[in-house]
Amino acid sequence: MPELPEVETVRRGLARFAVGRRVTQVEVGRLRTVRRTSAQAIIDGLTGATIVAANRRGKYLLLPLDTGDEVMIHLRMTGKLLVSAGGLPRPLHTHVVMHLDDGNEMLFVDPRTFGEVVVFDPTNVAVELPELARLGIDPVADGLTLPQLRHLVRSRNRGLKQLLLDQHLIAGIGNIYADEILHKARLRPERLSSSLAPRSEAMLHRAIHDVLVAAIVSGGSTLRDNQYVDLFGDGGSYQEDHRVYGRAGERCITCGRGWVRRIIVGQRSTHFCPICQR
DNA sequence: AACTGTCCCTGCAAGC
DNA sequence: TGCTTGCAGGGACAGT
Repeated sequence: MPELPEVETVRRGLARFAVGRRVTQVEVGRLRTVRRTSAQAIIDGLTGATIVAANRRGKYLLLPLDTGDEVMIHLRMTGKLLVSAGGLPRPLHTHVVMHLDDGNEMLFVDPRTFGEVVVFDPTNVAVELPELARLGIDPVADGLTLPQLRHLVRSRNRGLKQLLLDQHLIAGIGNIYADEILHKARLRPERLSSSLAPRSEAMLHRAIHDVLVAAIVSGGSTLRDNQYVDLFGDGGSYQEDHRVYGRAGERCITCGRGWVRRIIVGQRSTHFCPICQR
């Protein structure tokens, strides 16, 4: 499940292997992947354009072009970007292919087709990609300060997990990292944000930063379903450091006393240790 | 502001 | 063995 650390890992790969490349040809397979605009808009917007940077905001990959337009790629659940030599057989569910001027191909592969590819005009982002315009603070790209977090937490009265997952507030945290962050901060997922002592706010702030940075260093999390891989098809290793996610029923590694529980919060599976998280 | 429910889609696993 | 059902989940959106 690509969240901030996985998307950041892909971004770093793109910075090395896509930036500076000109797109010589574009193929669009499934129209659902380009549903926001059209196949023709993707082909016209990309063909002949050079990728000049690789950016990220939350879970959105943003590739500015020398034409002034920008490519937005969202992997959602099962989207992958892969770079490989041209002319090779393509994986099942390859929906968009960008031929690059170095002979490589960049493939957008996505079995569940929740992901999307858009070419948009960044000066008109509020109209063309309203969700992107409304995105909250990215803890890694923008930096989330303790006073900013304090304000977010104190000005709402929601469960902490819901707050962490709200992309309009903090951008990039998904289900896995929300659980890992709250475990590290020793706070329960359903705990109301406005109820935190200053010390807990500081722990949450630190945990957001530490968990995301550690996960980026490990190249993200690749679960058993192997859904997330980097540009070259390699998985990350942060799943080995998960303390609660996917460990329901196991003894808590942190305290050695509690048993990790799995509950449903806001329709999402949620994992925590009832002994160390309060 | 905040809650709930719904939808989108496929692959895999569990249950019969 | 072969079917059906349920689940996974990011995020927009509608309704309350």
